[in-house]
Amino acid sequence: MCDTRRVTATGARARVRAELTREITEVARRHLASGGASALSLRAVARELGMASSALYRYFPSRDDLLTALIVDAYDALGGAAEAADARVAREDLRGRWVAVCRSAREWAIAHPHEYALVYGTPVPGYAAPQTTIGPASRVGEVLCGQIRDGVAAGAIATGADATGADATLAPGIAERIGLSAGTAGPMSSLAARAIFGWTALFGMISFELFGHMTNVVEHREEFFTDAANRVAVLIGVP
Amino acid sequence: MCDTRRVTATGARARVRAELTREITEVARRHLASGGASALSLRAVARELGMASSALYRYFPSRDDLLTALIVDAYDALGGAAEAADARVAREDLRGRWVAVCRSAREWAIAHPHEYALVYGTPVPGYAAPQTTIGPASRVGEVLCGQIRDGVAAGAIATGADATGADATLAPGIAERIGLSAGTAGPMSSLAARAIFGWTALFGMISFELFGHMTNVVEHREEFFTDAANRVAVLIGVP
DNA sequence: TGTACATCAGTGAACGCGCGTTCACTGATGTAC
DNA sequence: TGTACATCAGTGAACGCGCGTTCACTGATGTAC
Repeated sequence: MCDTRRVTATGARARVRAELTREITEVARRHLASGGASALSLRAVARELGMASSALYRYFPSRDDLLTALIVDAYDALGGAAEAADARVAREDLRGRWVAVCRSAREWAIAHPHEYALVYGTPVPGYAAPQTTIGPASRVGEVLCGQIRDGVAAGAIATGADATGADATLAPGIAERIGLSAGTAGPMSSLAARAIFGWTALFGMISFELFGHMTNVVEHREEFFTDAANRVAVLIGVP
Repeated sequence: MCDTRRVTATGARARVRAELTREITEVARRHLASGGASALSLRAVARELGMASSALYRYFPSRDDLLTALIVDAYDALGGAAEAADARVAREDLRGRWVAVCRSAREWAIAHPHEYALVYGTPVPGYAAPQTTIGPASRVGEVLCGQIRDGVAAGAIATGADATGADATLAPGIAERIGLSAGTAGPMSSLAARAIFGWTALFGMISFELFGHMTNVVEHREEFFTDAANRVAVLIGVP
């Protein structure tokens, strides 16, 4: 069939193209690891690949688009690691799942410090992340929220009363959006506030460690972090 | 007297020198605010000051030294703000002091986002902070530890038992160094671990907010942060 | 107080480098009849 | 199956830019007798 021929033909070209695109981002990722985002240079990447720098423009319309690809990849890799860590623990072991996901985020960050910095560090000056990054960016949060939802559904996590007025600080609808209010405005969003607090605190610790602020302060960082993840779990109410 | 003449004379030159040094760092600070650390350029600073770029080398032996000056200034400004906030609250109001210092750190960060990023954001690639920065860097931590020390001295903060084994995660001697073990190894260092956890969690939240990760998640960030500071205080045991 | 000398601030040209992006082009690969 | 044509990947030169740092230099300011 004509259609078959056309498909395999364009498919072949597309496959080569996809492969080279992958190679470019891979080299770019490696360059990121030595000099940071602002030192990432199209010319240097092209040089390493043995092509003219102008050839890269067939694959990425500009440097910023290459950066976007790296950001999306980083969010996806981190999100995938978190999802895998969650899946490895028995569903009913809520605390185990929580700590496992927290630890997997830290481990991924330590294994890929520059990619982590790209998404959770200082924003790249002059770069504005496009909408494409929003989905991948929320994967880890999704996993943690899913755990809390499971806990609430099983009756293991109390929704709690909002004694501190934290409800009102959240963005409108965010509790519903992350599934932590079961569709009703009410005390459950207090749980949402606690969850968001826990999430920021944990990523804050990862950043602190990665950016060198634990030097001479915390020695056994993995244990310290695991301990902190447990403290945060207690605070949120994960049993 | 000869000595008097000499002193005023060199004093005059020194004063002019100090003034220009101040002006250079001030312009550099402003440039930092539009493009980040890696976009900070000696030539651009010199241009704005109306001098030859080579003239800056009379004041800073290299770009890195200018960066170091900015880092030290940032730590000092943040530390000064924290100390002032602490001093404004009655000594015995421990919770008030704690929250005031946390809030002052956040406020300073929001008022000086690029200086904050310079010290708490992604490390500048290729730049290694010299020893000079260590002292200024620990001023905020000093203030918070001082509060906890006051609370322990007044019997208001329990040193607590080390149920989680967090002691062992800290750097050797750190509890003594920050004054939270009263010179004896023991359960008090559990308090040190909690304090360090609180400290990293709070700065983590500031970074999260500043680096844009609270967009569409938290709406009233000041209230959210204040709430979080209180939660952390509870966790540490500040009454 | 006046003069010879030393110190210091600031200049401007130059070195050598790298960057993102554009553009007209050459071949190779795939498409349609 | 074979041929004319269109699409696409990749080239290499060029544009225009900015950077950190060095160096020999000119004046001005301060110092010592």
